[in-house]
Parts: sequence; structure tokens; C-alpha cells
Amino acid sequence: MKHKGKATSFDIAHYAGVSQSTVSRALRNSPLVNEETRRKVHEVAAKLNYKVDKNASNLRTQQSSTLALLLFEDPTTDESQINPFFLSMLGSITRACSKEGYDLLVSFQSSSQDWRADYEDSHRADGIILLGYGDYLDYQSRLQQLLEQDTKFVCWGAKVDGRPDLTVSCDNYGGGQLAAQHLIDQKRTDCAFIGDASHHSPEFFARYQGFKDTFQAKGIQLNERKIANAISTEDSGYHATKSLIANNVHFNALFAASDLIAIGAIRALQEAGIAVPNDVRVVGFDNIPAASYVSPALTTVQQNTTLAGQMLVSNLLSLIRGETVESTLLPPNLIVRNT
Amino acid sequence: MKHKGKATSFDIAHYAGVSQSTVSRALRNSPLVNEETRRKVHEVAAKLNYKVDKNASNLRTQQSSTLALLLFEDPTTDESQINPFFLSMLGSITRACSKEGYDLLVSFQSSSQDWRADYEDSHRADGIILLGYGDYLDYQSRLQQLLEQDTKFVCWGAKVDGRPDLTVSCDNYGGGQLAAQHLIDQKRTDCAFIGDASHHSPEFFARYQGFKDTFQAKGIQLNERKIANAISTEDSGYHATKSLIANNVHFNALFAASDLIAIGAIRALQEAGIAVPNDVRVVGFDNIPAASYVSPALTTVQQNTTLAGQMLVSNLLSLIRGETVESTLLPPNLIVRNT
DNA sequence: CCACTATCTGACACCGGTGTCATAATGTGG
DNA sequence: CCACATTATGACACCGGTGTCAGATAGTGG
Repeated sequence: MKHKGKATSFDIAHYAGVSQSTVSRALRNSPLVNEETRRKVHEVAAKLNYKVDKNASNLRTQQSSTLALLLFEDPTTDESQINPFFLSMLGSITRACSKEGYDLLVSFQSSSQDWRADYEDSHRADGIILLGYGDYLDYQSRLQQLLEQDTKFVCWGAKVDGRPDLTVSCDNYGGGQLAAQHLIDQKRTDCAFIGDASHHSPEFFARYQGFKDTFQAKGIQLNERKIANAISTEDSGYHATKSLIANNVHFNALFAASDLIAIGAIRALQEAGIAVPNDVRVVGFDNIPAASYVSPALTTVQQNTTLAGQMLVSNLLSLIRGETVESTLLPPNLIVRNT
Repeated sequence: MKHKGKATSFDIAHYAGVSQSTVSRALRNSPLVNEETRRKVHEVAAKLNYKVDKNASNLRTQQSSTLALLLFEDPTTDESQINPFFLSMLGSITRACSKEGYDLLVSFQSSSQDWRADYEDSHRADGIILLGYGDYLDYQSRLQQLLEQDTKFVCWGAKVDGRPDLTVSCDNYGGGQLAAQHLIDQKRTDCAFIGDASHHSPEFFARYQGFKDTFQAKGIQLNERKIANAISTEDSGYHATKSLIANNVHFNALFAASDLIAIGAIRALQEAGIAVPNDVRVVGFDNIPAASYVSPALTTVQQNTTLAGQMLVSNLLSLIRGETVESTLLPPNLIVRNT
């Protein structure tokens, strides 16, 4: 009775005394099959622990009920740590996929050469989610390529003018405004910014713009000298802040383009004997888990990762179904803690 | 010239003026095909942006070059947060997979009913990695089922006697010893333990045993009243510690079964006006990213997640290839910080 | 009782590759 | 020049499902 290898629909057909076609229909609950027959087939299938071969099924139907997630990070990041913000996005995307009945293929783009966006071409996935800060290598030209190949994909991250790709992102500009308004309310108007004030990372740039513009609207100009560049790591934030301090730059508030940067900045400040929040108030961005654990607990702009994951998945599925979808901008949220 | 839909090997064959069989061979660099022909085929394939259809290929070869990762957490955990330790394992597993040329399917087991370990049965994956603390629902009986179905899988977590599954885990017992020895060296022998001292979670239990036995070897008996149960969340650690304090339990050291618990415990201690590390020294377990960011920085037992991910993948691949593999025990590592 | 419809089932082509086998073309030694 | 090995290629079955079509059976109305 025990076969070598897995049971196929032919085995079920044999034991249930029907044709293989009927087995296939019965298992997918086609209305064409008699109630009695369906019961019988299901029963035999359960007994033989039969599972539909997804490869055969996908091959025939030309779709995979699978999405692919491409996760890429700043190439200068060492390989041991992954930005916790992306990890929590990963978690919410996984959950959203499974809620929609899709599987998720995950892939890191750790080195430049293995840009593996061919999941759709090879019929492994019906669509692709791109997750990462958009300053990765020749990101732009690669997106262009995907568009030309008519690959279905959604990007996490800032919408860039003139790029017709579908994106889901946090309102980074609005988040910068929130941070600025909070500091203004606290009467801290002598601000430093740590992140990337150039166009290099569209997300960081938008955060900076919203921040700067809000101050400007109050007649306050941000001082160029109080801007330091950093990528999104604790270490980078630490060193950027240290160099500000070493250059005798003074400020009573600091806006960091990400929580990791903020955490590094706080460490640098504390080492220099500068009290947080008394001497310098700090606002971060992302609301990563660690933000609430550090002490003092970090005030930060929250990105709703659960919603973001759901929107990425549902927008992508709409796109795949051929519906017209608009890029989505999610409202950020200020979490006031102790910095 | 532009086809509707993706190009197939027949299209390549047509344009290259050879048979489809030859295309297939040429693209897989079979030695049977002439150098000149191979070049020509590759050239046409590149021009048409051809990618092998993985479904067809997998169907024929009966393997998928894909592994599946089942991530399950304590069912009481709310769905928004995922244990950061598992996230970093996820990261290292993803990297290890891609290094081996395998893709990774990720799935959360958030609710009880959707135990989807059928990735192998449905030929979606060649093997399965199970990741989670082993107190998930009727975990044991489900493993038994996988074994009976001859599914290829590896578990992260404690090796349980009499269970013939392949595991990779940290030496939790040894980790408990490290923590104990460290506290003894610091002359802190009045210890509390927060975690799970029952057999419920084999990992936590082993950590507790190693800890307890080391003290016992020095003639010190752990006081039952100083043990509090907690699952691996910050909140649970916080409440467990709070209840110890409320019950007037005194101690000058605390061993937490995980970093999240330790972070929650520190919060409870600090709120109660108990200084860390002066009044109570704290040792955690896992070395999650946040451990180094909290203040005071957490002393903890590190699990080498990079190595763990590599071992899980390589052991699973060995198992799939039919080689005999032994369960692996990874050495833990004490990271002394400021608690 | 026949014509016609509704319901159910089986035969068969097909998805796009891979592997086997037969065969053609070329080369080598006696 | 023939026997034989070597190399390169095409024809074809096959993986395990899904969808289409034709046909069998039962049911209904005139």
C-alpha cells in the first residue's frame, strides 16, 4: 500500500475509483463534481496525505500565489546586523501575505552582483516587493529595467518625481514636520540634523525637508554647520555626532533621520557629558523596538509597519490583478517619550 | 518580434536555429553542446531576456532549490512585535540560503490552525527549518507527524531526549553556567531567575539548569521563591520582576532567560528604585541588538546567530542529500557589559 | 415514448522544461 | 575504404497537475 515517494492525483483516482480529472476537480471543490464523489476523494486524499504538487499546478495555471521580497541595505553596512526597522517590515509583510493566502520568498541583496529580481520572470513569484532605503547602488536604473520588462512590483520608500513605479511609503516630509513642530513646542530651536541632507536617500532628504521647512516657516534658518551626514546605523550616528561635538558645534535639539542614528547620537552626547534631554532634546525616526528600551526612552516619529506591510501586499496584488492602483502615503505619528 | 508573454525555450530555439533540447542543454552548460552553439544560444537568450521557468524545471527534476522557514512564536505574544532574536536568526538564515544558492520561503505560524508544514509535500521546498521556542501548542506531536511523513527538516532549539529529529541549538545549559559563573565571580550569589523553570520550554529549562547546577556545585542552593515565570517579552519580564518585588523577595543578582525579559526586569527594578548594577546585577540571554543600546548596557549570553543560520541551512542540505548528520550544539559566549 | 436539458464524468491536450535514445556527422586506425 | 569511436543534435516521452470537450446518465415535459 505504501508507495515509494509522494502520492499523486492518479493514486487518489485509483483508490477512489474515479478518474484523475475528477480528483483534481473534487479537491478544488469544483461545483461540477457530485457531493458523494467529492467526499470520497477528500477522504482518500487525506488518508494518503496527498498534497497538490505546486510546481505542476503553477506550471499549468501560470501563476504561483507567491510574492517575492527583495531586501537591500546600504552596501556599507556589515553583514551581521540588519536594520531593525526593515526586520519589522519583514514581519508585517510576511503576516500580510499569509493573510492573503500568498507565500513569501525572501532574498537579501547583500552584494552588488546578485540583484535577483528575476523571480517573476522565472515564474517563481507573481510580483516583487522592494524594501530598502533607496540609495542602493544603481537602484534607479534597475527599477527602470523592471518597468521595461513589465514586472509587477511595489517599492517601499519615497515616491520620486517622474518615476512611474508604484510605491508605498511613510509621509517622510510630514514626519519631519512633526519632529520640527515638537521641538518648536519645546522651545528648542537651535537644531542639529543627522542623516543625509542631500538627495542621495530620498527618504532622509524628505524628512530633512519637512523639518527644515517647518522651522523656516517660523522664520528660523537651520545652520548648515549643524548638519552631519550618516547612514542608518548606530555607529554612523555616533561618529557623526562626535564630529559635530569635536567641531564645537552647539545645539539644544537634534533630529536624527532614523532611530539607529538617534541612539548612536545619544551615546555620543552622553559620552561628551551632554545631558539628554536637558541639554539636548532628541527626536528619532522609525520607532524601532529598541527605541522604547533605551534610556532615556527615545521620542520618535513612528512609521506604522503593520499597515505598511498590508498596503504593500494589497497594492501589489491589485497591480497583479491588473487594477489601477495609486501610490500610497501613510501618515506618520509622533511618539513622545523622554528625549 | 515582441511576443505576448515571456519567452520560452522554444522561442530561443527558433531564433537560434537549433532544437529546443539543445537550448536547454546549452543554457545549463552541458558539455554535450558545441562551444559555438552554446554561445549563440546564450546570446539569443540574453536578448530575449529569457529566464528558465522554475515551475517546469522543478516539476521535471522533482526538486525546488528552495527551503522553507516556519517561524512560530509563543501564541500569547501579540501580533505586532516579533522577538528580535528570531528576526536576527531570520536574517542569517536568509543569507546562508542565498550563499548556498537556495531560495527561502518564509511563513509565520501566528494562529493555531494554519500549521503549514506542507511545503515539502507540495514540492514547494526541499526541506523545512523550524524556528521558535519549543513551547508552541502541540509542537511535539506535530514534529512526530513530520518524522512519520519523512519530511526533511531541522529544528532550532533544544535537543529533547528520545526525539530523533535533527536540531541545531545553542548550548543553553552551558550558557546558564556562564551566567552563573560570571555572577559568582562578582560575588553575587543571592540570585533570582526569571523565565521558565519548568520543562515547558526546553531552552529556558536548560538555561535554568545550567545556572542552578553551577551554583549548587559551589554549595549554593537557589531559593524557589526567587524564581518567576515569564515568556520572552519585555512586558512579561517587567511584570514577573514587579511581582517578585511586590512579594518582598530580595536578591542581588538576576538571571533572565532572554534579553527581552532582562530589559523588562531592569525597567521594573529601576522603577522600584533598585539600582542596576549596584544593587542588582543582571545577565540576559540572546544578545539581541537592543541589548547594547539599553542603558546600562546589558551583560548577556550571546548566541551566535550567523553561525546558527549557517548550520541550520548546511545541516538541512546534508539531510536532503541523504548524508548522515548529527545535531549541532553551538558554544555560547558571555558578553560582559555594564549590568 | 421521444426530444431535450441538466448533471456528472473521463479522455486528452497542454503548461515548459529535462533526460533518454537514436541518429547524423566527423574523425581515426588498420 | 571500412569498422569503429567520438561528438553534436533532434525527436520524444515525461513530470503532475488544469481546462476543454465529448459523452454517458438521469430527469422533465409534451
